[in-house]
Amino acid sequence: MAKRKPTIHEVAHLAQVGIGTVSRVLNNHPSVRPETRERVLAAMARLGYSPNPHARRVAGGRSYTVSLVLPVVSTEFYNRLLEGIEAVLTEERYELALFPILSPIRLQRYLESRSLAYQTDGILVSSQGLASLLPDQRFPTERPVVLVDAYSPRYDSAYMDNRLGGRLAAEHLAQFPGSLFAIQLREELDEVLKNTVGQERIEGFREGLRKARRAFPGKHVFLSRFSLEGGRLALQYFMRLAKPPYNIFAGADLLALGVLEEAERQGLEVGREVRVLGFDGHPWTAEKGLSTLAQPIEEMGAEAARLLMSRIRGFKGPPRARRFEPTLVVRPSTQGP
Amino acid sequence: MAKRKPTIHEVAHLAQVGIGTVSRVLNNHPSVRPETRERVLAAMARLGYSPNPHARRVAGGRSYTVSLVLPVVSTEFYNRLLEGIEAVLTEERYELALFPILSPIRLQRYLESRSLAYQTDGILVSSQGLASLLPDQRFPTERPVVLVDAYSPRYDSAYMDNRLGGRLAAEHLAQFPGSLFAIQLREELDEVLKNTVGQERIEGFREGLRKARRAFPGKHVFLSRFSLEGGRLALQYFMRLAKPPYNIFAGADLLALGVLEEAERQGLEVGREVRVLGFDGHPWTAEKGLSTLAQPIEEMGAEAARLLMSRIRGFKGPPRARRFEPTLVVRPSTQGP
DNA sequence: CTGAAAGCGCTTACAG
DNA sequence: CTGAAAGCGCTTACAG
Repeated sequence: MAKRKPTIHEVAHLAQVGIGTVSRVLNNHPSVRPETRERVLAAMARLGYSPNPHARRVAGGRSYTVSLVLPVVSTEFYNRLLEGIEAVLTEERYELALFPILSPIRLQRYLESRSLAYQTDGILVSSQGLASLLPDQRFPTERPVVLVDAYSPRYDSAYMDNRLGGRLAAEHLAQFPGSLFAIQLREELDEVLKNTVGQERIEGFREGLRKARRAFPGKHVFLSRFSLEGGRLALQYFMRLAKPPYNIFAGADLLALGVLEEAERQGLEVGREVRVLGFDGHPWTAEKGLSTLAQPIEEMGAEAARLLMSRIRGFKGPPRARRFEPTLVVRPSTQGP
Repeated sequence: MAKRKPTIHEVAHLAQVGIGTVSRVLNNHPSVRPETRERVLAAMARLGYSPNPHARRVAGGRSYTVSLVLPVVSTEFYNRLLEGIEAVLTEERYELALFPILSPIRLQRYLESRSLAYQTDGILVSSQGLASLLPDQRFPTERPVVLVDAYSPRYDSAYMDNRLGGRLAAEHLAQFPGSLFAIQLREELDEVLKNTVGQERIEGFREGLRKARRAFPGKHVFLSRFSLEGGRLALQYFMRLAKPPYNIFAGADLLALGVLEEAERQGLEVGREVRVLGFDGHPWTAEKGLSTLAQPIEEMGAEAARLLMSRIRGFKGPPRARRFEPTLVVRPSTQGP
């Protein structure tokens, strides 16, 4: 039998206070005496109390929930982004509702006025193109909207400087002998969402190589979806174009891993005949000895959550932009054995 | 300025009834006179009224929401599954909350007792392994749980007969001259979730070939993640093993598409030198001329939703199993030009 | 700093 | 069939 969840009344009774005081503790209201707060907290812990979110919504007129609209593509990236966002929201006692855009149709549905995604206090949007798809680049809602891993002059944005990442990749790889290659990320869904992440990285790379006066013909770029196998095919393609050594800027860690696997299969020595640089800085790159451009993904997510919370709390200033920078991490895959 | 949403009181006033009657109309209560119902409906339409879901939850003790816990891997599959589920839920005036398992850690989080996923009236679970990971194979909740695209003797289940699909694939491909090959789906996340879909399809295939007395050595199976590029690598691998013609059972439409692309690149004639059979029956297979095992995914999703709704309404019987069968669709990729 | 009370927008017996 | 009323579990002025 499901024992009924304790309510605010039971907590109040146990702590010997009124329900109003319990509510104040719940909402971090400043005017509660520390000892009282302690007593209430203890009672809540003892009863295993957690407030009924629906009741809070009805009474308070707020939902204490934030929506995150995200394309589910690069799972590890989004997993880390979620970590960062949730860390902040948990502290704020807010919940997160996920709205994955599995298809363009589904995207449309989320944007309809009555949509679920809008029944929350604010919206985090993690697709560049979402805004650009809309008339006037505005989301049809009165609630605060914050972009994460995307930028718009109309909304608060926490975004990654992908172009800088490309330039850093170029600076690093330009020092080695041999030809230069790159894998450009490209997903079908990205095209719908006008996501230019892959493109920006390559443009930065090209820019950096130009500055370093290194040749980089157009055919040295291999377009690939986001998959390990795409990295393998890329190396096969590069091997048809030139002799070793290959210096490869893979658009993502997963693609770089594919390059490593194919290099092993082809008997090419990593760090000498094949040098490969990833992008993301996922934890597993360390044990693979993979050089990479580490993105502070969690930090970016956390900052986006903070920006949104400040809007929910009533901040009215002009849009704020928070730029995050990838950092070069050099490991055996680009420094020899 | 956001004009305040109309409430049940305004509807009642306009329709000249009590709020109880409006509520009854909202809940399809039988005892409302047709004319009264009409009047109320008209008033709701006129005011653009939609009930406040949070208030309904507080007052009714129900959330009118169902959770779907899903691994986000094969996006198109899950997109179709969602279509089927949502079609039923929309009709029932229920909402769907998604809980994608982006990582094992996140899975754990969803299963914690206080978790968001449990704050709904029922849970749809679409990963075989979720149950098997739990002690006693039971979800720690009192709410109804229904499995979709998975089977357990403990819960209502709507599942696909993947083994049958494999057998049908074998029957079809066994009629052609040339060697037989297969691609077996295998994701890292699947291993955590003990998802055996890929394995079942291959087992069925092996079984069917045995019956047809066709040779099928173990090395003729290529293990691949779920990606188009995996299909391309598979064909490369098969070409190293044998001469054409190749008869390939790809574990999924996307893998089959990769085989088609690589065949073109290698100059192999599809339908004669390479025959390939997908699995899923996604809409785009028609225009690609791809033979496939069509899964009634939407129907399976809809049935799962119906099973859950009946539990939510109080059905107490023993677990019900609903088996769905893939159907062979023959197109040019396995019937010659 | 804190309690008692009104109120959020609904649902649901209870009477009629 | 329908209305008036109590109640769901909270929040938040309003007094003290």
